[in-house]
Amino acid sequence: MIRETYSLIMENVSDLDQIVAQRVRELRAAKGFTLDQLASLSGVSRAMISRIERAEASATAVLLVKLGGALGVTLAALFEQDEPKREVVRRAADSPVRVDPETGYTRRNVAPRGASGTDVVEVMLPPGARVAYDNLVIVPAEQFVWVFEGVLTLETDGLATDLGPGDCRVMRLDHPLVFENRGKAPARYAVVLVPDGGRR
DNA sequence: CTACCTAATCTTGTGAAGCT
DNA sequence: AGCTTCACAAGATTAGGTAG
Repeated sequence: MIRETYSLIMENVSDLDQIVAQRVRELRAAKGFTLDQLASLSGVSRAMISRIERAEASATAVLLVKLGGALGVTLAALFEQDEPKREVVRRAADSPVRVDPETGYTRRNVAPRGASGTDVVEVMLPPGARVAYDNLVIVPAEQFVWVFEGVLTLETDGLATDLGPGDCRVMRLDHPLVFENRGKAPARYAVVLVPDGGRR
């Protein structure tokens, strides 16, 4: 299962950079933001945004969350091409998958996004990996984290919680949040993100 | 084998110049 | 005005060498 997932990932990584580049450019244009405006809103330098939009840089997840927050979308939405089609079934081979260059963690957009704007993402966090979302402009949403394999440590408001296989935690996305795998095996889990007020 | 140091490399950032 | 490209800097990471 894990091996199959990773083989799919490596085929999609370069395409994902292209998709992210296109999505950031489209969303920025839709908002009418200049590079300078988006840079000041997101805290990411305009040169870096320009590189991401031209797919010259493979941005880290933290960087993309900052951009997504400033653009009013979730991280998963940056991996989706154009407006979501009304898919009923999404095959694993068709799922956008991205490897974070900083931590090596992978995320796969499992489900086609529904009318509510809900995102369903499968994440593989390598042993020792840590992803911190601090001081970000977060999209108002409720997030469910459901662990399948390994042990995931979730830290918010200075409180760390270990989640094992089958455990699920719900939280608001309006506080700094840390995902960490302190174990020796990869942690695989699902994130279901439900934005406030339905579709954005 | 482990710890430490150093150099090289990579990522991200800023500022400036030039192009459209 | 807005964007791209370049030079350069700072910080983090990685690789290689050395000593205990």
